[in-house]
Amino acid sequence: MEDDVDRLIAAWEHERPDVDVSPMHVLSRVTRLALHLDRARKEAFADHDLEPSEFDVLSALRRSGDPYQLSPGQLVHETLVTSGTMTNRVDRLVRKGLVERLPDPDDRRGVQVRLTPTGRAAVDGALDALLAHEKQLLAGLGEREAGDLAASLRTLSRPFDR
Amino acid sequence: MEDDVDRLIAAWEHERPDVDVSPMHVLSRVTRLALHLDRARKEAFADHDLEPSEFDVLSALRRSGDPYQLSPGQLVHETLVTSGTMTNRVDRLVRKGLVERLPDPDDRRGVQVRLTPTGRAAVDGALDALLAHEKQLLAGLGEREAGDLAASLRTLSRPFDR
DNA sequence: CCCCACAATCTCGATGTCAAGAATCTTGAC
DNA sequence: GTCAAGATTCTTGACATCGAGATTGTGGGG
Repeated sequence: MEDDVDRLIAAWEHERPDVDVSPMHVLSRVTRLALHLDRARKEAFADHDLEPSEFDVLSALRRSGDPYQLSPGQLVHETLVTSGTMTNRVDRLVRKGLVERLPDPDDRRGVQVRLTPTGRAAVDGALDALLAHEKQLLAGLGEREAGDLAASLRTLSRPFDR
Repeated sequence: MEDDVDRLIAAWEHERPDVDVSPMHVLSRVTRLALHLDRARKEAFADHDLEPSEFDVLSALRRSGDPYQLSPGQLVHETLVTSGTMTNRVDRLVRKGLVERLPDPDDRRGVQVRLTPTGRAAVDGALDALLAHEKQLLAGLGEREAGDLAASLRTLSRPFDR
């Protein structure tokens, strides 16, 4: 039942017996798992011609509800990237015809990014594929265990939520 | 006790009541937490003039034990990046004087990357700073809860560990 | 009414990563 | 021995991201 992180920690304990590396049991696993999850998402989206980073933008628009439009600033806040990155992502999605840029009627500095019908179909399809895959990954955990896991992760995330 | 992910999920349930988005309770939190952790690591390393990606390489060498040297291929395997990325990282660390490239005596194609004394001091100092910071983050969790969390994460990671 | 601090978005340059392929060397089958 | 197949490392080109600053517009105090 030993995994890569257990080996990594054992090596540290041998080389640096003076420090307590036990936080790695949790935090190293979070980091490594996230890396693997991102790659898995990439595969799950491949059939839909979407990158995970593109899905992040589309999904923020989709779950905001009708009329499926947000400002670039709101998208930046939702997706945890910088404004320069968001400009680039929106450009790409516009080229693909999945979103469109509209002038903000109330603020001439502003812009609204809106999901096109094609974009909405893409994100809905990709979501189904993603969840099907994620359900597989979680199959090894009982309902109780998954709930406890989520609760602990929420506790850990709290210092970062704003 | 509601967090960003709870809001995100509630929005999905409103917009896509036909699908079960509960896997996000776990997996979205893992992804978002990893993002925050990477930024926190960046801050923790700033005093030591190291990027998280550089620390990853140095720490792999450090915990491999005396004589603190590995081949680029072994480093690729340890750090979950591609060979092109590793060439680039090693170049940077050589420029900083933290590692050196030596010819492999047994295989003339091969190279060994070895930690310099400066590099060893850097990685040891950075590790102390990192663990001090990580300990803070985990302070909100009891010992029991942290153990359960690590165990669940290990279960989730299993499909990816080769 | 004007001005200035602030806000929203985009531009630009630097950098890190990946993917694919080139260059070099090793190994085992014959 | 020789050669083909594989292993190892590096190179190259494309691209996404970040961070800082430029651009344009807003809104309240004098």
